Amino acid sequence: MTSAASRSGWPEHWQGGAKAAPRRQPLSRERIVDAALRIVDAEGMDALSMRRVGQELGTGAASLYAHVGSKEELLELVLDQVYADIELEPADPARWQEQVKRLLRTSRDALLSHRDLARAAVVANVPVTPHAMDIAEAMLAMLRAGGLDEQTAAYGVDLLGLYTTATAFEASTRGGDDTEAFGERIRDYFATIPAERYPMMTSMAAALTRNVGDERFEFGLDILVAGLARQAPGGGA
Amino acid sequence: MTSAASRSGWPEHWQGGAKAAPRRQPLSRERIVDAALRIVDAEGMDALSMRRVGQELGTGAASLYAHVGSKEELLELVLDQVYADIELEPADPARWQEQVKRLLRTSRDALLSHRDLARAAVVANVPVTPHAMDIAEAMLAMLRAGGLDEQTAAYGVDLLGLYTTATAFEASTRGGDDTEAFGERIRDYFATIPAERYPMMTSMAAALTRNVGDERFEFGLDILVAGLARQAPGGGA
DNA sequence: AGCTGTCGACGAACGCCGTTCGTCACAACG
DNA sequence: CGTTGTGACGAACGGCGTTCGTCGACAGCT
Repeated sequence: MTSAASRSGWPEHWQGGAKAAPRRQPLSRERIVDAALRIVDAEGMDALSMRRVGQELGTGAASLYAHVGSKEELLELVLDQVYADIELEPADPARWQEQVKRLLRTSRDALLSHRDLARAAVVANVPVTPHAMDIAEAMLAMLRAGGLDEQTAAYGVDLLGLYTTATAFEASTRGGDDTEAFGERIRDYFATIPAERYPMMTSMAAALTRNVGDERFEFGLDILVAGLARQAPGGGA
Repeated sequence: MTSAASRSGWPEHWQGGAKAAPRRQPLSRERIVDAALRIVDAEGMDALSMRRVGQELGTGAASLYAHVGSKEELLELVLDQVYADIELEPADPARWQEQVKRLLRTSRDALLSHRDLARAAVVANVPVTPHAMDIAEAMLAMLRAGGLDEQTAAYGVDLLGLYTTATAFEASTRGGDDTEAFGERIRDYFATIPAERYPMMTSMAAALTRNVGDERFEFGLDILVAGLARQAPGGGA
């Protein structure tokens, strides 16, 4: 009809050539994942919607569904790309504990370097994407190199991954805009709670609200790795 | 106009008297929280919306905002009510480790007895509601009774709470409809992944997918509590 | 008793969201 | 040159949390 005439009948070189399709670089999984990660970095997880990703690519939300299936799948892909940057080293029985700690620190840093992306990691708890499985595989190798039996290593990798993603999420919600303001708000709140009902919490307010760098994270890390090591033959010394 | 005429002009006894306001029991925070918890129990967190809560109470979503402020606040109230049922015992230095474990098991059970309510607990990580703070207070007392210094106890209560809510959430997503079908699906998936890239995971599939009751949870619990105990003077024996 | 002020209830609407559908331009292929 | 398949895309669907303005009922005062 009219539309057909005005569309195909129109001089195509008007929008053909090298001008009309300047940003018509074809969509792809990779471009979509990159755009999504860019949005998370710039505006946080709350701003990440299919419409927003489409807009970032100069198109609409519907176009994305030819490549990603669902938002959940997109989040998995974004997470996997972040995990892809984590470098893995082969397990060394002599220093497996430090290797494990290092790997978890790196994973945590990778998550925290993308705003509150850790929120997605908490929900998608079971690692099914390639690079997430690479990390689990490497960690399993380290735990086994440390002499842990199969079941302990299996539970251990689950426990360590849970701890890392959960603390990363916790840290990302805390330090949202500015960490110091959050700490102050918390301390103010502590000053208002009734001391007679919560004697412990009020008297320990300083210790409870302390948040110096990664001290909290390292504290749990030490306990977990040491606890796992003690399960190994000769590891309890 | 028409509506005014049909409302005030209409015989009020038609809907007045003792019949028209049969369910017009006035709204209240408590009734709203109860309704929300009922919905979570019956249909899960996905079904919990302000509109759905309103419907449960024979009204609309807008009416709720005179009592709860936001959905987030409602979730906090629901969580707090669940925490209210957890019974706390005074700290006993002689058996503090078992007390802590017991308290965490009870908390986990409380969360798991309400479908996937644990999802809300993961997001609202910092306990600010009264009963949540009661639990933290009790746990702090137990850790201090065990001889832990202030900072260790403070980090410890955070670590233990994080572990409990995170594992509860994990468990609630797994056993959504029926746990066995989930396990089978996982095992099927393991059979498809390439053994040459993931030799550890494929060879340890049985250990990784094992999920016998609370064995997983108890495994981490033992490590954490033992690890904390070792921080206390004389606890490392 | 009558008036008035206050407040809860509530329908409607706003601006989002994820996702689906039908259409349509266009490139590759016969 | 025709056919066919495929990705892009606008529009729409149903749902969400929340806000706004109105309205009715009741408390307290005169």
